[in-house]
Amino acid sequence: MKKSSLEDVAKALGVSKTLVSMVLNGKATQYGISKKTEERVWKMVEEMGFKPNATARKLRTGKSNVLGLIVADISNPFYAKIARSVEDAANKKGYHMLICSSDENPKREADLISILADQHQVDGLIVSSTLDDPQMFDKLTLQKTPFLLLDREFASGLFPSVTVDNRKGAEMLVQHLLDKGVNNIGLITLSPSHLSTLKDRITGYKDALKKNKIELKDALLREVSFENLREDIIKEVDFLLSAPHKVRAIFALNNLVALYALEAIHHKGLKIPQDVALVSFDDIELFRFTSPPITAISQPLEQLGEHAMEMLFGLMNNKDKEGVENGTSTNGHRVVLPVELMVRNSCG
Amino acid sequence: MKKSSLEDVAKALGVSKTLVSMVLNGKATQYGISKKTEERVWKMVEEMGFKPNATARKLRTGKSNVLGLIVADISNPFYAKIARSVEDAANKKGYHMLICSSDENPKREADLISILADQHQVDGLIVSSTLDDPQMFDKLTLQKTPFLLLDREFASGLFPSVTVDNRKGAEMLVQHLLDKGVNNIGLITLSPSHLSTLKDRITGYKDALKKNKIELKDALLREVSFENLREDIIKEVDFLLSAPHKVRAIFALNNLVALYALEAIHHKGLKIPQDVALVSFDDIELFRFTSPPITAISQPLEQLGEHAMEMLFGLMNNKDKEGVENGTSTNGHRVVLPVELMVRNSCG
DNA sequence: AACAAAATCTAAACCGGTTTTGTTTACTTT
DNA sequence: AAAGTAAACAAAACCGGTTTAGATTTTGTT
Repeated sequence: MKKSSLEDVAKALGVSKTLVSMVLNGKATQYGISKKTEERVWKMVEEMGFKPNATARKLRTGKSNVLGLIVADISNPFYAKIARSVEDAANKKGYHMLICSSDENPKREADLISILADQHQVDGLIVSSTLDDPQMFDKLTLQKTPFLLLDREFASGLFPSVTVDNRKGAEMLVQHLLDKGVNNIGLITLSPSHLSTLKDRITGYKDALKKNKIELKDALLREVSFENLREDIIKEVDFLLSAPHKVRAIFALNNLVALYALEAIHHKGLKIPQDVALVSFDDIELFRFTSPPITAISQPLEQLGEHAMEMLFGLMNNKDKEGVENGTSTNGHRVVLPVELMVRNSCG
Repeated sequence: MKKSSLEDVAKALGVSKTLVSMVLNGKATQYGISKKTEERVWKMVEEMGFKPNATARKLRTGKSNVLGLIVADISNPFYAKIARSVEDAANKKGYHMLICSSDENPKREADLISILADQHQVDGLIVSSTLDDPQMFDKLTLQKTPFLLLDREFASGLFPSVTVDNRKGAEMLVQHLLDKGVNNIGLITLSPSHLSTLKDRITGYKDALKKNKIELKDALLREVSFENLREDIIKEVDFLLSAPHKVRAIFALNNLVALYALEAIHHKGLKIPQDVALVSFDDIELFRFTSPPITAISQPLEQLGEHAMEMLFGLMNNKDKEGVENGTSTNGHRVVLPVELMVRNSCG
């Protein structure tokens, strides 16, 4: 049983495929097709179970109703949740998602962008980029591929983006620790260290210290590598908790770091928050269930998805009009969403 | 800056697009194209940054290098991990994934299957199905769309599938409880109750009781609805823990149920495992971090993905040969992977 | 130098839709 | 009754590749 084509339907009715196509696209009236014929078409389409071939349609019209999403790792609950919210928002408009994981590998991400944009030519692209160099996105801009940076952006601020207030969030977290009387705070970030999220969080950390007139000790800012997370974190937790630093709190810059830090602390037989406090940027469900539950910055993941889609559709629709309108580029559109401090019991 | 096409490249070189196409597909030698010409083509392709249009290619060849994956919810860590392992296996063969969430909604899933198979015509489809009726899959079989059931299968066993030994896993879990001296065990399953995974796990529960000559009390098998999980679970946990049943352990049939049950138990001010034991089918990272860590059945998620891809590729390759070969249908291929009991501290 | 064979490359059809342009037929209008 | 005008539909071009069926050039042979 082969699938039936437009032509099959047309032949079965003794009409042209033009006519069938017009009916299916709701242009029957516009092209003066009689009500009677239109009904015959619909009936036959139903009867033969005809479904238009999206590939053929895409080739002619340039529209596939497929969007690309590139994240570091779809199995990380943070991105999984984002993906879901993006998917839901996309579905509402009749779109589906090609989802890819870059594994924080710039080469891989560049390849994925090219595959999705140049080869598959998705209608739009959402990237939580691990790239250092914005040239891929300059290229997308030139090619007029509608795209959007999600969660992470570039320093230039030249591209459309939907992000979260990382700087403010980090400051809130550190301020919370200071309010609890903890002021010797180690920070664990991770490579690739050029990511805007990480840089902004570190800035937030410094902001808080400065506002409270606390001296910044560079030795307390530790960086672990994404490829060697677990071991590196064990090492750094050890470093921070031993003399001479004897830190009283650890600020994990994302949920993965927090998780491994938690393990490392437990493994050393230390108690949270008695021996050391632990806070995390990125709240994940897990943190409500750990012992103790971990204080973290919660990001509005559903809103990230919704805003991203809204903006991306804006870009997609403006694509044609661009240049015809005025000089106001659709670039430069940026949304920064507020975050929330979830106070739990990991800070005493 | 518009993307360049095959024809652009051909014109720039003063050759036919046939030739360029052949070179790009590695058929230069086969079609007797001179080494010199071939090199000129590669150079120009590189220079012009030509990337073949996957849509046009798909229309002619029928191959898109895109696979579909339908799961209940990509934000559920269980499916997120599966998606990732499937993605990795697919990538290795040059494929990418269209990922959709059905939300355990049969209508939605049927729509998604049709969109992916009939409209987008993905090269292959992997479904963790929430459907009760196998007719959609009969249709796919007739249409010769290569597909595979993942995690959940149908009673008939007629479709290719990669699953996990749910029955045995549940039995192991219950046996573990019995070994610990806990023998009044409540079970919480969820709707839709026709899912093979849930049914098999319930059978496993019964197997264990039977082997240990323990009377099965139907009242201890509780079902909560997917749409109303949290509240239903609070209610059922309450029911099981109160007179007259006063259950000593709760067997949560998946990770979501376990999570909410854990919350409900904590909320009642009860201690695990002193007051009640808790075990879960589906191990998720979170269970290592809860207090206490939860004993669970761990499923080999990476292997699920790998086996799924291997089988799907087998089906995709046999598609053409089918009928030419012999009567041995590729249907009926089924893989059942073993599970592992992760003993932690939630059973005393 | 003539002709077959081999080597190299091209024109055109095709995939299945959408869109542009063209053609019938019936109906007015004068 | 001839000309003009809608109304209703169809033919053909197009999207950008791949593939089939030729076409042309080069080489080899006598």
